[in-house]
Amino acid sequence: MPSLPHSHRVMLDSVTHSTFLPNASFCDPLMSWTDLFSSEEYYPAFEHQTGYSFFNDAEESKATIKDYADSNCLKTSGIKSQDCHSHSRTSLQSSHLWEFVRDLLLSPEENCGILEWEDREQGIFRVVKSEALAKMWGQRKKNDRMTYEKLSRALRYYYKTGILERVDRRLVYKFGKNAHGWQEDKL
DNA sequence: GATACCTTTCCTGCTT
DNA sequence: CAAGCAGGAAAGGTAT
Repeated sequence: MPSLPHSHRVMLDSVTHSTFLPNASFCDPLMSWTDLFSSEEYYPAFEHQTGYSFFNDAEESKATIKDYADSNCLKTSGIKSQDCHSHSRTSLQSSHLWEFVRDLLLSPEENCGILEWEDREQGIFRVVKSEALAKMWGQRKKNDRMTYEKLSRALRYYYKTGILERVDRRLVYKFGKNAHGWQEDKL
């Protein structure tokens, strides 16, 4: 499986964050959402190794209309990224969970209503579609066992480091003093 | 190999 | 009742 060297991702991260503008159009020829999806299709053995599958019978029967809507949304994002009107690069390259979340918030085209700003100035946001967020993060990490339950545990660890601050409302988080690159006037 | 960092996985208990 | 939240503990992965 192709993977970018860590050093490259970090480097591009720092560059794109400082040049991140609403009208900026990034066209990443190396990777796109469609690549992510096709790579999933090209490596079905991965599911069999782990004994888990997104599309086994049990999952299929439990799948809801919302799930299909979400999956359609993700695929649509792939098409949009081909039009070079998206911020897919930042979304795809952020290596840490909080950066992934931040970049998704900053990319309305790919966000698909998964995340939503509650208070843009204060950095407060809400996870609207927790299951879809987990699925997306799982794709990033090539881990089809990711759940919001586990993702949220990782988010809770950020309270300790000041990347996030606690907001006692369900599915609501806030960027802390040690999180950068999310403020509107500092992009 | 050793170590540090960032999760991932699992769990028990509590809250909405 | 289902879905979230809180953290502890331990394991996994990757980078240095």
